[in-house]
Amino acid sequence: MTINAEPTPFYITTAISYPNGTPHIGHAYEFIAADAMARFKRLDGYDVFFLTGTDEHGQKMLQTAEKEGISPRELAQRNSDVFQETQDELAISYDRFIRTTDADHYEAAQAIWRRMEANGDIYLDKYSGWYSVRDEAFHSEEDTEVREDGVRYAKETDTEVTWTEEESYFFRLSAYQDRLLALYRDQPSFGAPRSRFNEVIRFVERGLEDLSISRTTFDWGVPVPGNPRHVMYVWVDALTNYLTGVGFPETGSPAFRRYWPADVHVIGKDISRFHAIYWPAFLMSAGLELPERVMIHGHLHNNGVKMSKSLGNTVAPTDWTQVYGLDQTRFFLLREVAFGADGNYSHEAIVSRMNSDLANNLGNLAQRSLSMVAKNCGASVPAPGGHSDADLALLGAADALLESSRDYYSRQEFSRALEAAWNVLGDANAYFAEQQPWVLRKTDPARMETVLYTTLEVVRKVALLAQPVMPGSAGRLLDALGQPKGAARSFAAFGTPLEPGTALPAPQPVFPKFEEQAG
RNA sequence: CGCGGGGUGGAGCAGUUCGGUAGCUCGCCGGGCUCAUAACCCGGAGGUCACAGGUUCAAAUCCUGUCCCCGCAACCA
Repeated sequence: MTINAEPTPFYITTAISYPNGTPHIGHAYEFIAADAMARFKRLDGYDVFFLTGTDEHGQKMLQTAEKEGISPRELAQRNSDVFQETQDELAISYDRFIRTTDADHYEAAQAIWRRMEANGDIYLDKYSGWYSVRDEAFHSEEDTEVREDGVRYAKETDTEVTWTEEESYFFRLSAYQDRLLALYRDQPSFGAPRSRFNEVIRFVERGLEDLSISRTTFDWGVPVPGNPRHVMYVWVDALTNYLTGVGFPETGSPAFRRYWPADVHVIGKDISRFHAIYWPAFLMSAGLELPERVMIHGHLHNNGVKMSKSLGNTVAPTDWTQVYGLDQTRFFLLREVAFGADGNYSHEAIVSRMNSDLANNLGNLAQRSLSMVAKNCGASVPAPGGHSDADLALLGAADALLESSRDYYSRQEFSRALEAAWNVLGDANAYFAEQQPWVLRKTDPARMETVLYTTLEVVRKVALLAQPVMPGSAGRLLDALGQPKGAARSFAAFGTPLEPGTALPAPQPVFPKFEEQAG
């Protein structure tokens, strides 16, 4: 390793949440995934910048505020605070919590607009179509029908529509079709997973129309430069947050030069088009570099049923963290569901992960080995003798986890990384049973020490790699192994074995089991 | 023929890119151990990999067709 090597920057973002409601477990899922990624990179020596926040403009915010009889700014403040508190409760290690009402963001949004305009990609025209006042939305001709009463209705919402024309600025999205397709071809990892990226590509291949990017019917948004009668379409404003967060429009600033372009935008499948189509097109137009990757995660289903407010089956993040624990919740979400695919959750599934994977396979392995060390090795790390083939096979499997984890994390395959680590824990439990250190205690104490040492080493390595997912519990495991906070817990220390003789505290179970309440 | 995804032991999933005796977790049955959070280890039962054809020495994996499920279809976080 080079001395004084400049750490490599790594810039990661979540989507910014729309705070016209309160966070549910789907939001938490995205926060936690991005957080695990950020923590992993930090532990691996990268200079990480992790951005998250709230997207506060747009008509829906205005409507919700009106309904509650408060100003949109008050609503945004109140709900944005809730989102930020939730992230704090989930131990999300963001570097900045951005709000699109922040002053520097207005500047950034207007700056990107001017750049796109200067490039000739913005023009003023009229948007016309069948408009539903009730929906406050346009409907395409084929989504409407004239019914018996002679009035035209939107089929989907059964509301009356009228032919309406509205002045609007447009972005020349159509001009970017070929360049976007070239991007998708030349940079196949730009969108992931492949199945969702394919959907985006097919969509672009079918042809793109110019995009209406301003509104005159309400004023809760960033004013269009030079024409304050218009506010920006919320997505122009929202996507730009990724630039604001690192110092845009000061493209010469240290933060911008260091962190832009982003390494990965973590987003939900519902907004893949905005991030994989509009966003690179906006950036191309503005003459800015494109993000490396848009990672699209799936949605979570409650016992197989889609979560929705109308069904009333949404779950607040604290509903889980209070019942199962924070690290258990974080682990469940990242282990249970292949990131990118839709996932399912249920009380039974969470309890199963919590008890089998955490309490039994990891927690109990740590506890059984540490208890023997406490009782038989003077409460300090035992000294290993010569290693047997079985020892070396197990240690080798554990050693390989750092590289495989890097590989999986680079593609945001969290469940795979955890699966690989837990496979090694399975090996370690089998090893422990086979070696029978409790028998060796009487027959060959030196060999017992080697077996215990080998087991502690595996626990140490798994704990190191588990830190991004379960910062609290993994930390307690490392406490139990006498590993001081700081350098000894970074991945740089992965290959530095436990020091024999290190004093160890009395072992305490780290992962409690979930016990069902009687009745 | 709008686009994309999916249908694998009781449940939930992996495997399909580059065909080679069907794998994981949970559950179930039997055994072992007693260091440990009644945990851990070993063994077993259970699947014609949606259906029908085709290519091949060989197909869950490639090709064709059919059925079923889900998402999207543009101004919507």
